[in-house]
Amino acid sequence: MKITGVKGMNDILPAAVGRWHEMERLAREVFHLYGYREVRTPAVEHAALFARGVGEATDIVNKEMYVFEDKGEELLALRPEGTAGTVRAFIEHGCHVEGLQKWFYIGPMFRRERPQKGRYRQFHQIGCEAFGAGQPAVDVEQIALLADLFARLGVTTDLKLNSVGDATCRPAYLASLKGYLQGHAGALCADCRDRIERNPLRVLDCKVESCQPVLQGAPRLLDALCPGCKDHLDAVTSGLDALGVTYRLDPRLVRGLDYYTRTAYEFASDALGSQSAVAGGGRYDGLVETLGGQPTPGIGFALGQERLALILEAVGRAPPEQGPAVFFLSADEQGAREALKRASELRKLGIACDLDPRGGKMKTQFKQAERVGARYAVVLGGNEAASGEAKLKNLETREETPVRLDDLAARLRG
RNA sequence: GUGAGUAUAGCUCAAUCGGUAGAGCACUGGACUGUGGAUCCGGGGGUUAAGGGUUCGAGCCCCUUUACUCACCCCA
Repeated sequence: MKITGVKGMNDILPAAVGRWHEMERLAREVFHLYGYREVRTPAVEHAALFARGVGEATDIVNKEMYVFEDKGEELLALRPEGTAGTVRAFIEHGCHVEGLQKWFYIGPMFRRERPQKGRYRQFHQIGCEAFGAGQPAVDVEQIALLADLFARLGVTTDLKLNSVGDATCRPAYLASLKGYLQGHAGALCADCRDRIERNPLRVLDCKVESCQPVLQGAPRLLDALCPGCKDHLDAVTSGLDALGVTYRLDPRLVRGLDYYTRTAYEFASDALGSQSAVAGGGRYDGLVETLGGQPTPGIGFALGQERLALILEAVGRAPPEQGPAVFFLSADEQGAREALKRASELRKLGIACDLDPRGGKMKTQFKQAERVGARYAVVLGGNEAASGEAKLKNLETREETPVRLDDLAARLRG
């Protein structure tokens, strides 16, 4: 039986890893510009954390989470998302006493779903959380941060924005929505009839043609917002306007996790196929308290790295791999020894170089030099070892110029 | 979990009516004894996803299984 990779868990080979470095480098840079600091938390948490934080009834927890018993002692889970663990760490280390905390993380998440384009069982997210400020200015700053990151990546996205209300207005709205949907259940598709009880907000997002007339007449959450939520939303939109961030208010935008309150947003790209969301986020003012911490407002987003990689691929953004400055070719035994010695010297000086330990034909060695992306090549043999003189060949222009081996470092730096 | 599609060399794909499995790329050897990308000649590579059936004969037809892909549900 051949051993293969696990379904939905992918290898990222060296040829593709440049894109990942690029997005992570830019993300760290942008987070730094906006005052976010990196946090690293484990990929494994107690299963109960997600049940309580994300929501027992959500698909993510009740059908997609990898749960296992650790030697019969406790129930653990591979994290299906990043917020719950980050909040757990925030509470556990008493970070609420330190005022506003802006954190970001980069790492793998796990959900046991059927894989498809842009959806995998191990996937990677770049996410952030801002704890301790309920002001709409935080929402604005965070959305602008994401827009900034996409701009730097050269990626165009559509931003959808909505408010999902809070504890004062959402329950009443949900009740009236449920009532309305139950009254029109006969005109809805089978999926929607199921969703009425389980996840009524999702019904609003149904794409089935026959459901549309009912949805047109449904009560709108935006109309049912309490004054606090309404003011918050107005402040967010005017803040985005002031910063020149373009968005579209989408009353049908729903977030799948239970903990969201007020602001919900999503960045989508048409380069992605069916799973078009590349990043999604929102406010969760009750979550810290739900997980046992002091009441602390929070807001965060998660960005799917695989999805971003797909977009970068589609728009043809592939940063070139950084090859070594010089590649040593050996013409004979003496040259091979000289190559090893010179490479060692350059590496100690911080200059990347490489050589072909297999020796052999010039043609093969030149191909290897080309393959690793070296900028220059130097052929070494007995003559060069003895005289200390060689030719420095520019692999792009194929021009050769004489060089003293002792001057190599200076030449490559210049 | 549901539905559809696909499965032939490392990669991308051919193979007529069912008649002994081929090309390009890649790798590798040579033409070229110390200078690559062009050209030419050669070489290695395959249980045609697996198992069963029909047939004189199956890559091709039928059945089962598996894997992958896309979509639904849901989400990054």
